[in-house]
Amino acid sequence: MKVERPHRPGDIAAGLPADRAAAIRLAALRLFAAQGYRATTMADIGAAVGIRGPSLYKHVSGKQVLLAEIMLGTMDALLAMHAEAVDGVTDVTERLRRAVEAHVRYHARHRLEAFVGNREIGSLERPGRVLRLRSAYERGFRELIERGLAEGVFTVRSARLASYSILDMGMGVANWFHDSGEFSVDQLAYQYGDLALRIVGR
Amino acid sequence: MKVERPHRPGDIAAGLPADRAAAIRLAALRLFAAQGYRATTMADIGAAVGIRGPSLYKHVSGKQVLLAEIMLGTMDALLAMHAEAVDGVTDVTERLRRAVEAHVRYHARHRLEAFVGNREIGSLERPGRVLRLRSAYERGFRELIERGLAEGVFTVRSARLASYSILDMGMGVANWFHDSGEFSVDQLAYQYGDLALRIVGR
DNA sequence: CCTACCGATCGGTAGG
DNA sequence: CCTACCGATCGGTAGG
Repeated sequence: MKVERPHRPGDIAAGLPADRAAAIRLAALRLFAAQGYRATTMADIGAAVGIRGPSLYKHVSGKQVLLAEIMLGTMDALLAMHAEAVDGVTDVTERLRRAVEAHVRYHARHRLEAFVGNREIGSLERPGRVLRLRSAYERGFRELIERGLAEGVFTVRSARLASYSILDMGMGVANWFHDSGEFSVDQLAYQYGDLALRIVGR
Repeated sequence: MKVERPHRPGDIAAGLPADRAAAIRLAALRLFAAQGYRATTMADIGAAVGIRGPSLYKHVSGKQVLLAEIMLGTMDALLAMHAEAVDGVTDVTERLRRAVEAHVRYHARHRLEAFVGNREIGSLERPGRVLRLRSAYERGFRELIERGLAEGVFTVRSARLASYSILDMGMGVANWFHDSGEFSVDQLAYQYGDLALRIVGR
């Protein structure tokens, strides 16, 4: 006689997972964000998709790989959004505005990814690649600000301080944004664009 | 016959600890910052002050209490610095400048405390008190900005967004500041004060 | 996809 | 301030 085990299709459907592996990655993301990487067990992740911990290894290769995939995927998405946002835009002020808007949009729409990405770098066994992508991302903003300084349209003492400030205030959005809050993602992106332009003196 | 165990006075003297308990708290702070709360063992903390893990319990009451003390001490210090910075200053622009300078100074001078305080809130068993202190601290900045708006000297769409931006960019300093870097703490505080005033439209 | 289990780790206590 | 140790936890493997 077959014993029915509840497979909770609701848990899986909630995040629109393409397949089992995607559902597992989504559950891991949520749990890493809520409890931290180290406090999350493979049994926790399994339970979130309706299976036991050891069964996860039929779909993913381990806990550390789940974290690495999340963090690399986050940086890839951020760099792609940045490139698309400034593509074809020549005016340096407009380029900065669009880059900041993309930055803020990502941190509002992908709060959990940004949150885990910023908190769990120390949990990565080989953080090198993620750190290089982060440096490249920051460099994009700094060079944009340096160009504005060279053209004489921005006025700021240090391009590095300005780029850090703008990136940090945008990252902070991931800490408090909620869809049901005072501002929509678009409104937020626009207002942060304004604040960033003020920082560089426009 | 007595076996000499190296007691490593250098490890203790390095951080100028007033007593054994203070040395333990400093070692815990450094290890929590470098490895994370959960990844740090009582044996690690003991080794940093030259004793075994179980011996720590003669001086401190446990790992969780060490974390709680660090985080409460951080918020107390931040609130005290803020109060002192704005004390007796009536002009709202000058009040904001001084508050931002104090904020940045703390995050540059107490990088580890700020780092642990921002990353390990989820590791606190009873985070209520720390969260209340954080809210009060943010509220101080928001009310300052609201006052500037009411007086007509600041121009910003949302006092909340402006306060989050200013606080987040100051907190970011803890992630990259080094004493041997391009700017001194004072230079950094002054420049961030400028950026904050630009954000509010001064 | 499961149960059983290995090997290792850890916070804290006992008792000197 | 130490060693010995308890009780609990956990990532991953074996073998079905």
